[in-house]
Amino acid sequence: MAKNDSTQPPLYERIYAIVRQIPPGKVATYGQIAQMVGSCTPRMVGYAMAALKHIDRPDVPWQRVINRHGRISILDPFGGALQRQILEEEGVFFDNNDRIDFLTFGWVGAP
DNA sequence: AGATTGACTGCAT
DNA sequence: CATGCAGCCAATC
Repeated sequence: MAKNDSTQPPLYERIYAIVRQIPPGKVATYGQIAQMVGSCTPRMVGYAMAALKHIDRPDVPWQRVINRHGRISILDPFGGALQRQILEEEGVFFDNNDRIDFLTFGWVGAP
């Protein structure tokens, strides 16, 4: 029997699970994900994304996560430019203000 | 064991 | 519409 590790699935791991469920061509906000995870604040989602740099997890489409303004929130300019490029490859459209239209690309929860 | 870091949001001005 | 302030919590060094 396996002893269950004292370490339960880290909260970040749970957040990544939600992000991983975002279909291509769609985007979700930190608040949206936080609400899906449950007892979690949007801040935690952002922190979890930043932690991705520490754990290297290509399975997490962090690029599909943006802030409530429909804009990229990544601090790192290189990461932000990269995210925008990837999203465009996904088929997401940025307006002249570099903003995404949630009415068109906003992820409507899990299917 | 403690200090530091960090990709948000809502409300008020 | 832009800016500033406060609240939030976990992981990493």
